[in-house]
Amino acid sequence: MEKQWRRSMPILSMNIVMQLTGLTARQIRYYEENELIFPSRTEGKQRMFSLDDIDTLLEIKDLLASGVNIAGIKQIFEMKKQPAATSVHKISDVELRSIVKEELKKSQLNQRVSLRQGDLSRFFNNGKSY
Amino acid sequence: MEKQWRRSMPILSMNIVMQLTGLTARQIRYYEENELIFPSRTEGKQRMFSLDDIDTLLEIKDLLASGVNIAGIKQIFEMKKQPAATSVHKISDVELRSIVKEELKKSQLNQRVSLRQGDLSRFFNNGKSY
DNA sequence: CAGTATATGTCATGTTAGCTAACATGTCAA
DNA sequence: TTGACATGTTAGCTAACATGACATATACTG
Repeated sequence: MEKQWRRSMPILSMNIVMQLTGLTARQIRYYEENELIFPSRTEGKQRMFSLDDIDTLLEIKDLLASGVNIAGIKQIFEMKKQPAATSVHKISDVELRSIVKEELKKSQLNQRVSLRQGDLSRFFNNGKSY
Repeated sequence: MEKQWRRSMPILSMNIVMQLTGLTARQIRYYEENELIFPSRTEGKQRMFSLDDIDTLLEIKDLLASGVNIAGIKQIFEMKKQPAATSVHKISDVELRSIVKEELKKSQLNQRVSLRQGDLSRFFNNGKSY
């Protein structure tokens, strides 16, 4: 695909980007400050944007309008790059079963019941046995 | 996989979930209110949580701690279900090229140049012709 | 060079998100 | 029935987010 270099090529000045996106310079700088976009610079430090930058800015605009904050947008962008990332430390079955069991024991000692007995017995005894 | 029904089974009371997640009841209710979790209810309207709910709650806790707000979390959760969603209205090459061309024309008329001439000529003329 | 556009930094601000506290009422297992 | 636990609701706090608004300095372009 020879279009790609075109889309990532820095050709647009601040002025045009503002018109194209409807964002203020302040906003655009703010997003760069927060590492959502990475425009390149001229030798005089002026920002030059690519078509990809425009897309990103429009996406940022959308997400902000729908209530997502900068931190959220950053997360979302990262998620798009590594769809398999975001490894959440899920409680393993084993781990949690022992916690629950422990809690159940305590509850019984304290004459309190915080767990639904019916569900619990099904939880522990139904299906395969361990 | 016969484990799945176990993970989605509502067996945990508010009390335990609070201890397991370190969240207050108020927080948990707040997240339900914002449709991040959907615990089932007893006949007496009391919430009963599943292991999946615990996972979700822990993920919410993580994301909130990292600065993502509720709206962002909701987006992220939706994104996990439909990884191909989030159709962003990208500016098409054609579309944008004409905008840029138009802008360039105006700029020249106004004796102003908002685009970098060198880059522009490369942008329009390099590579394949249209 | 003159004039406009941009950079950077700081101060200020409105809004609101996320939460706590507090209540009165209702639920639950023994 | 009892006493711990949950519930929905209301009211209010606080901190921070995203921008606006300036001021000053530097960069462009004709």
